[in-house]
Amino acid sequence: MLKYEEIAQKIEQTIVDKKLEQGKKLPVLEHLMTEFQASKSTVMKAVSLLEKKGLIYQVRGSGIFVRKQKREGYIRFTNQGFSGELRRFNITAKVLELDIRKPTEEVAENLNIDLTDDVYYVKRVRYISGQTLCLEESYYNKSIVTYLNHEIVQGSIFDYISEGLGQKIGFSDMYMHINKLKREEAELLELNEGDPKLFVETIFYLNNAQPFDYSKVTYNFEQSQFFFQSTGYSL
Amino acid sequence: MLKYEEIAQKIEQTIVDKKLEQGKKLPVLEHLMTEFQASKSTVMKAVSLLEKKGLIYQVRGSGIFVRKQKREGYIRFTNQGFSGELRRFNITAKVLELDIRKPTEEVAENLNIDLTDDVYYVKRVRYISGQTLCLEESYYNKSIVTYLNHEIVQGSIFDYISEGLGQKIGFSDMYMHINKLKREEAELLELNEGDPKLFVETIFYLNNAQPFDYSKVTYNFEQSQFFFQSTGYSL
DNA sequence: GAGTGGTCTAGACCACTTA
DNA sequence: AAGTGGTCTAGACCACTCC
Repeated sequence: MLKYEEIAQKIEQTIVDKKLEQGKKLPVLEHLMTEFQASKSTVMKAVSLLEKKGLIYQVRGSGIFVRKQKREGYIRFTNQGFSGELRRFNITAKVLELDIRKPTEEVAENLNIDLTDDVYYVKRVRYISGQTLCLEESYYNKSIVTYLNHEIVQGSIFDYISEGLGQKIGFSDMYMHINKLKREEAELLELNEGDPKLFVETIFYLNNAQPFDYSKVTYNFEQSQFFFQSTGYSL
Repeated sequence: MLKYEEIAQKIEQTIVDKKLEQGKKLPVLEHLMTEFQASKSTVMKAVSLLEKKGLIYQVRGSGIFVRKQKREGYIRFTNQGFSGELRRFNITAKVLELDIRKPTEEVAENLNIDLTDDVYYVKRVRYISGQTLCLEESYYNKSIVTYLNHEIVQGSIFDYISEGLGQKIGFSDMYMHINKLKREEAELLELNEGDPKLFVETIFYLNNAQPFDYSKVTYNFEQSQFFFQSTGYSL
C-alpha cells in the first residue's frame, strides 16, 4: 500500500472514530506532515484523495474540514458505479442463467470482440433487504474472464476477477436511460408492466483499456435512491 | 490560470485538433516536460486532471493513451452534475415563476437557514432542441444570491453567481429518484400523467460549505440519456 | 501580518510493460 | 535491459483567510 493511501486511510479512520461532524476542522498540514512523517506533497495527495471521495473539503487559507452527507438510505454512486457501494447493504443475488455463448452484434461491438468469440452470459436478480433491487444481464469476454461458476456468480464477480484471476480493472463507461418496464422485466422485479425503470448499461475495461464486461441493469424504481457527490466546480 | 491547468488544456486541444482516436498514444512524459517547460510533477498533475475528466488513461510502464466515448447524443454527467454539460447542447429556458418568499421547512433545512430568512424562488422549464428537457424549481439563499431578475434567470444562473456576484462555488450533493409523473408535471413537460420521471434534488455549496441553492429537477424521460465515466477502480 | 493551503521544482528511486 | 509511468522528498514561493 502506498504511503499517501495509507495516510488517507488513517485520516478517514480518525474521522469515523472521533465521529467528526460536517464542518469540523482537521489538524493543519504541518501537523499531519510530522504525524505521518511525510512530505507536504504526499500529505496533500492523501488529502486530495479524500476530497475526491467527498469526505472532506479544503478551503485555501483556512483549513481542511469534514464533509458529511445528510440523508440516510441512499445508495452512493462512486467511481465504480453503484455496484462498488452495494457491499455496504445487505445484497443477495439469485442466478437465473449462466452459460457460455456466442455474442450478439450488440455485445460483440461493446466488448470489442468477434462474433465467433465466446462470452459468459450471466442473468441475475439482485435483492436488497429482501426486496428486488435490479435485474442484471452481463456478458464477459471469455478470453479474459476464463472461468465462472454458480458459486462465484452468486457473490461479487469483481472481487473474483481482480483477486482470483489477477486482472487489473481499469475504468468504465455508463449509459443511463429512463423508461417503462416490459412485461418480463416487471415479473422478475415483482412490479407492474409500464412502471418506471432505470436502465443502465456499463462497459468495464481492464487497466489496458480492453473491455471485459458489458452489462445491462434494470433497477426497481422503488429501490432506486441514489446519491452523488460532486467536488470542485471548474471552468 | 495555473501552469498544470494550462498544460492540461493544451494537451486536450491537441487531442481534439489532431482528432486522436481511442488508444492513440500521447508523447512520453519527458517529451511533455520539455515541450511545456515544466517539472515532472506538474506534467503529472496535468495528466491526472485529464484522466479524472475521462479524456485519457495511463498505463504504468507503457504510456498515456486517448480515451473516447463511443456513443453520441448522451448528456455527460460531470463534476458539476448535468447542468455543467448542458452548455454544449442547445438549451433554452422558459421562466414560469420568479419571486422572493419565505422557505418551507424542507427548504430551510436544506439551505441551512431560518424560516424567517428570504429565498429567491425560480421555476423554469428547460428545452433541448425544441423539446422539453426538465422542470426545475430552485431556491436560492437571498443573503448570498442577493439579486436575481428575469433576464439573469433566463440564462445561466451559475455563471452570474460566480462572475457577477463573485461567489466561489464549491461542491454539491445530489439525490436521485425514479418515480411517476404527477398531473401538473406531466402537463408542463408535455407528457402523460404516470409516465416515468427522473427526479433529482441538488444542494449546491459555496467554497466554504455554505449551501446557497437547493433545486428540484424533474427530467423528461424521453430526453434522459445520461453518460458517466468512471476512472480508477480502487479498494 | 500571521496562519494555512496550494503550486512548482529537481532529482532520487521504485514498479510495471515490452521485447 | 530499456523505456515509461508513479511516488516521494525538501524546500522555495505564492494565494487566500482571518484577525
